[in-house]
Amino acid sequence: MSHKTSSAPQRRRAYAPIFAALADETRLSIVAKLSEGQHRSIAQLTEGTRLTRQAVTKHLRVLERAKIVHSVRAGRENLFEFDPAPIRQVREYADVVSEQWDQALARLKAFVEE
Amino acid sequence: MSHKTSSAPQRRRAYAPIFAALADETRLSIVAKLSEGQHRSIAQLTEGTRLTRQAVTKHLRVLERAKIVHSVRAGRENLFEFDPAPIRQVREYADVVSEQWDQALARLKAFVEE
DNA sequence: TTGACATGCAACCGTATGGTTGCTAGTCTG
DNA sequence: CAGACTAGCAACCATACGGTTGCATGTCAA
Repeated sequence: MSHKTSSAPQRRRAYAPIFAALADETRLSIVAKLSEGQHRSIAQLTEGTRLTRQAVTKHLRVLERAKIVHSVRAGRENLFEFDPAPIRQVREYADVVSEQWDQALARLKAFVEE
Repeated sequence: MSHKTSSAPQRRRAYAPIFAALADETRLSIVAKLSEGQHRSIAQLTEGTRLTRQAVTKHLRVLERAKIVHSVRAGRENLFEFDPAPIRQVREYADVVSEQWDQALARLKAFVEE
């Protein structure tokens, strides 16, 4: 994930869809479940929710498009598994922005104290 | 930021709006600009964009609601400043999920090798 | 005081999003 | 095989979102 080979706007274009996929409580709870390690079927992910299976399916498609999750067909059921890469990218984004901010503060402090 | 005082669903409810605020390229570029340290007016943030000032204003309101940014009135202009806390929360979220996933993998590995 | 400048407010528009219902099709299992 | 279970597809609906335009308001400076 080298920063040298892509411009800042390109990286932004990559981050926005990931954030969009995480911008929903239902999807966050799905991510929480799946990041526990076990793969789960759509029916399993639906139970405990107040939503329809169709709604959950749609949420899973969104997560799938963002590559936060992928599915494997197993007989009559479709098992979904967590995929850690995008979440790591999120962490990386937060790191970069935080660091930029911290450095800005440091420069300001140095300037004031001079 | 203690995890002991809030349930997992409550924390999710807190994260989703932050992710939603970051789920847009324009807003990500605003965050990038403001995290450089200087405060900027709406007009300043609009120039260089292909958007209307009104559009940028709306984006700023979204970021403001998520507390990623706050504004200070200065005469006839409204200066916006970066606020680092929500981005740190994003980092924390990514950390928690990643760690949960890593531990799940470790348990699986231990089970297989036993 | 009178422009010019920086914003705010409101209405409007097209499209995306989150959700539902109804129906169809594959897959186990007794 | 028949019934139960898991899932996919399509249509539909309300609302949110990103964006624009038009107009009103406050503020600075010559």
